Amino acid sequence: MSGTQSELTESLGLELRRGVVVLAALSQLREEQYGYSLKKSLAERGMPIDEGTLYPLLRRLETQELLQSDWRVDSGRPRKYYSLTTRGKQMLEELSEEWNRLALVMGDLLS
Amino acid sequence: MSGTQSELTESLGLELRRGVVVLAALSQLREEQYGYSLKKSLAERGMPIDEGTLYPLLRRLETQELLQSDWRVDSGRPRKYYSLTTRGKQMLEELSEEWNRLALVMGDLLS
DNA sequence: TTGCAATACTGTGCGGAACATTGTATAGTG
DNA sequence: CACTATACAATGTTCCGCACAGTATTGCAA
Repeated sequence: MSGTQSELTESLGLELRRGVVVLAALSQLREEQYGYSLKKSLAERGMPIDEGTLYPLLRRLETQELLQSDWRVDSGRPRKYYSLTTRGKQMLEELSEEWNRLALVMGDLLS
Repeated sequence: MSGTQSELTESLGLELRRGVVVLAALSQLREEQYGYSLKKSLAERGMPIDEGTLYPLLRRLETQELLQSDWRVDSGRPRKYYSLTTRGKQMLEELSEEWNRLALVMGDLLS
């Protein structure tokens, strides 16, 4: 069922973005946000993430103690706010560095 | 079982590199190479790939008609040389563009 | 001739993304 | 007022593909 070549392009494109999702999420959580707003802001900046990917991801990162969450009732509606833990901030820095390394390497490889 | 935090760092780092492996491989196959030499040259340039990842990957890309291969006996030892098909070259270009987009987006997110 | 490097392959297990679906609460529209 | 669209969150099921560890062969150096 491999399908057409544009499907292939798309799936490889997805794969390309796959690894970067965690870093993208962490980066935007430098300021507290709830899942839905995170989804929106990432999408606006050119990195759309499916809800079925994002919500489990947030829960996973919380399990790994990179994020902490609390329910809060802002404007009537209850929302689950996430923010970085200390460990999460550390991780964000390390992954950022790793990303920069990677970007350099890829720049080299593609040139 | 999650393990220490440095293990976590490493696994997230792996995940980060995961998606770019295909692109990295394709980029280096602009000139014909066999698997082992590809592994070496990628490692030298800062992108080590496990054999158990690379060889199945090459076979998969061949199945998807992005690569073609032939056995050749160079210096005594038989080697399986891979090179890009037309489709593979196209894919390389498309993924390169996608990568550039991604790099821009991430640069934005991380700033 | 023993042993290490080069070269390639594979099977199993596991993590996690995508897709689709469910559910509730609120805002907005006719 | 009833209706619907949107905000917001969760999950479970499927599928893909990496990592790890192991197998196997050949050539060369010690």
